[in-house]
Amino acid sequence: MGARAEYVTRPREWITSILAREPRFLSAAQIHERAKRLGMRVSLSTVYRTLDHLLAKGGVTTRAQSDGEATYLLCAPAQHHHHAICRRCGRVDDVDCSVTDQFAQSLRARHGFNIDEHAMEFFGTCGDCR
Amino acid sequence: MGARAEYVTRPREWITSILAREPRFLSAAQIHERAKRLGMRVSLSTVYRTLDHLLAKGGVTTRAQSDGEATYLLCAPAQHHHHAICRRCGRVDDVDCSVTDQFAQSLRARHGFNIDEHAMEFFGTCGDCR
DNA sequence: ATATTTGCAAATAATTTGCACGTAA
DNA sequence: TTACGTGCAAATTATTTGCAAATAT
Repeated sequence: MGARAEYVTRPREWITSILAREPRFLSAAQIHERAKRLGMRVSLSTVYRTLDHLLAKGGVTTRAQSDGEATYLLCAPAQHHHHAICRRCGRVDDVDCSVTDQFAQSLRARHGFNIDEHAMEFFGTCGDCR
Repeated sequence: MGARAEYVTRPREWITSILAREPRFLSAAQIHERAKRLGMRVSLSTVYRTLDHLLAKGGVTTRAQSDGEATYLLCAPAQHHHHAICRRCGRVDDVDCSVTDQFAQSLRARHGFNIDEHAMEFFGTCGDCR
């Protein structure tokens, strides 16, 4: 009963390899362009479907850009962590989940990352809803 | 030279009043629907343009939903702060920016918010880009 | 009077879907 | 062989834009 079979196909390998080669959030369109540039013939819809597939499998993280475009990063969450994103080149560094006042400093020391902005959101249930 | 004149119009007052009445991130479409329901005749494009206007003025914060749809909250950042978002009703509470390990507990005590998930992102310049 | 804002309809842009064909198992 | 994946073109959905008419100043 049930577990769905899963095929290893060329498009899937291509897309995964493109994600694997760069520590950056990439949009579906960017992935598609790089694939073309590398001589890999994949359709944009396959890129979308493969990304959905990877999301479901848990091998990828998404992030909505401020303009609403979705971007994807190869990221199997070994441990719960967050991301430091370079606003110039987009490079992503993993940051473990322990937040303090000296966070920026330690980040700078440990990762060479100079943090000048951060955002966070908390989700749960408010007093009225309990 | 130059400060642009700014008109106070009914659509703008309407949209602001709708945002003001609820501590929740609302999409342009939701705002538009509520306006109609309240007998306010505004076009959806005006909703979008007014939201852009409020964003530029700094009276509103945006947040992209996971599906990419943009949502808006009346939020003039008196001090730098973050948001606690109820995942059941969407209610937003302000949270001042000091993050510790006992964060969830203090949030629960101070705001009645039961946090079971959070996300954060850091932006800056990575080692390679300096 | 005139600069600014609005409504409407059409244009964009990202993403999704239906379906016939291709392919891994 | 057959369930699963892909390509293509068309459909959806959120958002933006051009322009003539309305409105705040």
